[in-house]
Amino acid sequence: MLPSSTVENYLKAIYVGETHLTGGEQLVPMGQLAGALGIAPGTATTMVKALSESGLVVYEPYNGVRLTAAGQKLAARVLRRHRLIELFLVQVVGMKWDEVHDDAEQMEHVVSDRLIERIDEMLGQPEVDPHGDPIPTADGQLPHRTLESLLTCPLHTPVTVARVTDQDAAFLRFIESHNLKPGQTIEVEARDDVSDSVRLKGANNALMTIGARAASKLLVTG
Amino acid sequence: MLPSSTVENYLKAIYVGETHLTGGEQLVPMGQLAGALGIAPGTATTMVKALSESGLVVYEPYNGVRLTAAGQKLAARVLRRHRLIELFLVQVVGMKWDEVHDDAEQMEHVVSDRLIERIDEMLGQPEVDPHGDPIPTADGQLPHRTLESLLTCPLHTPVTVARVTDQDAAFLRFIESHNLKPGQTIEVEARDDVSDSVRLKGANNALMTIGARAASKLLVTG
DNA sequence: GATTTAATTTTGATTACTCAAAATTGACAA
DNA sequence: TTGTCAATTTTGAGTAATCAAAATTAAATC
Repeated sequence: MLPSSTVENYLKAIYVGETHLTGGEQLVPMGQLAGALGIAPGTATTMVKALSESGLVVYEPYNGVRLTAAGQKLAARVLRRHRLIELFLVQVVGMKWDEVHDDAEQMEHVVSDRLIERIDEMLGQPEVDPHGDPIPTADGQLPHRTLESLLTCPLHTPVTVARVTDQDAAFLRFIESHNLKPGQTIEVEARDDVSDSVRLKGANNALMTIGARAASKLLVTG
Repeated sequence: MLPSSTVENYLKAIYVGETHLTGGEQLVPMGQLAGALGIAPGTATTMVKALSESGLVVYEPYNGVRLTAAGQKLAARVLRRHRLIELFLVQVVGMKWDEVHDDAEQMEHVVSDRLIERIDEMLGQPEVDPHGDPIPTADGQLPHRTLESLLTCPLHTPVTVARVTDQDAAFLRFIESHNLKPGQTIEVEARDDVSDSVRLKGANNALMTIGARAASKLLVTG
């Protein structure tokens, strides 16, 4: 049986949740999953038990959930579709990068494999989407780059923005208007723990100060 | 409340059904509706009663159903989306005309107004889709051309294919392989009621014979 | 007018997904 | 060890959409 949009969304959320696990953690907590999907905790429990029955996840009561190989394959497929569609909407259709998330969120569940392959071909088998998020390969591998955030990269050294890990439209518009999109070169001038902020020099030598929370969402390469 | 995909499909089927009504008929019979949607007759009855409650249709028990102004507006919107998406997938994405129906069927319910407008713009406010089916305008008007079919057009007279009223992929491939797509010029050589067939001369003077049922699906202009 | 038939409606049930609120569990602190 | 608390699970209920099969209706035939 092919998975419903709902099931695909659960798997995707668990998949993304797993990549955010820190340290020795193995399982995505139910609360986090429910939060990510915007549903009541009890609903998540019920659904995850069903997914477990289908062999898509391993569920440990009170501890959390993780994907099986089968679940991971499906999740990677959905994420691949999402990111290819986002890039397509920006590159081919000419939409803005802060406009494409919701359309991709819907289209990822319904378009044919043929259309996805055609998009992949048109875009030349791209590796990242407009936000710099890596696109899983057709066989379900998620390429991993080790990137530093603006909170950890070296000071007074030119770095290139590689990834923006927040889909919020207002945030993306802020990034764009301040010339901080992936590909642009910037430099961290100073960090201040007390004021919880980071001071940057932008592409055009423009100086700006952003909060630490925002800075943590900007990933760069040396 | 925004209509579900299911509701949109019911409205679209009723809308299309209305355009097929012959003579003094006003209402789409429930059986025809259920058939078009591939659902059990009882399901159609239940759903249509609910649509009637919402003011989207007028339902006359045992007689059938028709759209209200509100229902018509929604239906035209869905049909517009469907046909714009089909044309987009052919013209921009480079899919074949026999491949796009299913994707359009799904996408019509989920893509944003912004994306549809962008598509409309990219295509230059087109009037017909790849099959020659008219695209409803943004304000819900369905342009109507009076076309003759190959069963009724004059003999031995060059005519241009304007519309193919069948979405079946095999049929569309047949049409394409015989150079009978919209825009191509052909001529009806003869009709034979006994053998239930029509004899044509194609673009390259190729002669062919097709059945009356197929011929009725090819609409032409003089 | 009575009867048959085909279309339609009604009935009863099922599946997938959801929530609110009550009950439970496990971990940590006292 | 016991109590507290937050996270989680369970319970009971609701919505939307569907089907199969029984009941009904309208129309057509006799």
